[in-house]
Amino acid sequence: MSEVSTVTERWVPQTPREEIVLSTLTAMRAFSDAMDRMHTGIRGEMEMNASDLAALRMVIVREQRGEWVSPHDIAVHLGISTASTTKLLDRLTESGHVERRPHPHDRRARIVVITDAARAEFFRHFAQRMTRMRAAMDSFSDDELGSITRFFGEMGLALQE
Amino acid sequence: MSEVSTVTERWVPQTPREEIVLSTLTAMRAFSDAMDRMHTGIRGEMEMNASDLAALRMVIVREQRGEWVSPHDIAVHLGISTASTTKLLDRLTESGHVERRPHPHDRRARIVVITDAARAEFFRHFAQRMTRMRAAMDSFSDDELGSITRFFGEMGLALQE
DNA sequence: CCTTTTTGCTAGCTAAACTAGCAATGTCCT
DNA sequence: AGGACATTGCTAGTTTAGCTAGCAAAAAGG
Repeated sequence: MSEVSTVTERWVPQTPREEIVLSTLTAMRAFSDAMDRMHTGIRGEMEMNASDLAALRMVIVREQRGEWVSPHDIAVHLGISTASTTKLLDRLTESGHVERRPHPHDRRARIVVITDAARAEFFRHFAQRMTRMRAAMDSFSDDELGSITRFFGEMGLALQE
Repeated sequence: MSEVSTVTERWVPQTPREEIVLSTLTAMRAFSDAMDRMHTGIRGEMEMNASDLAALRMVIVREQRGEWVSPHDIAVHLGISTASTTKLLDRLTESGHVERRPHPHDRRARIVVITDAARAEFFRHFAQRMTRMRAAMDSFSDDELGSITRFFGEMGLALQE
């Protein structure tokens, strides 16, 4: 793999396998682009700014994993300062989307909890897209969906350092 | 499927198939979360703000599809006004990441073209993550990657209304 | 041909980011 | 245990990047 090809990803695949891998990577970026557009749509519908919604989505994902989220975690995830995060949480608290709770073991820290109303609102806006996605999944076998789920997991691991 | 379950996605799947579909949807959100974090990382490394980088990524994806991108397209994709987009393009032009070219058939319009330097810079920062992702793909067969590529395509279609 | 729509821009205003610095708490080291 | 150092989340004040309003030029449509 030459320097140029690594940098620009503009080479002609040399083997069938390379071609397949490249197709997958390209499709992944296109999918990511589509997800961005979806998030833009939901953010318009929910009348929220981009980072407030991104924070909300992050809290939902972490909650599903049974993890706690601190203001610091949000700052790192979004790449903004803790000061900006304080204001972000002020907005989300004011609007009733999240609550700040004391951290059970660290009296400096807080944990951020999404309210039931906010979770319901998010999934309500997500619902119509999710319905179409579920429909699209009908054309995939159980085994295929299994591979796809595993793929998402592996990519997630590959991306966390 | 009850009202509540649709809204909050907090039901216990009734069939094995439902369970598989739900796992895939959950994995997809987690993956999207990981991608967000990756974009945050790249944006830190490239010292760009979130929307400028999002615009750059969008232009790269569209370019790969052989599509032209107008300032208006960027505004719609990011959910910002055309006025903000003008300033965004001023920044990206100033920093040498994009160029505004005249639209060949519409003398009001512009097309936004990414510079070779910017593309190379983006893929340079993307490269290390991509290497890990490529490595993770080794554990998937050609058929699996084929299904995954098709899945990304189908989800993309499902999301564009 | 004349009206309406679209495109991208400028100007001026508002919202949301930043840096700096702080008090409270936790962690580490000897 | 005690002191130095790190971490957490906050306030205050500044800068950046978003918004609305409105415009000229070009395209589209009657």
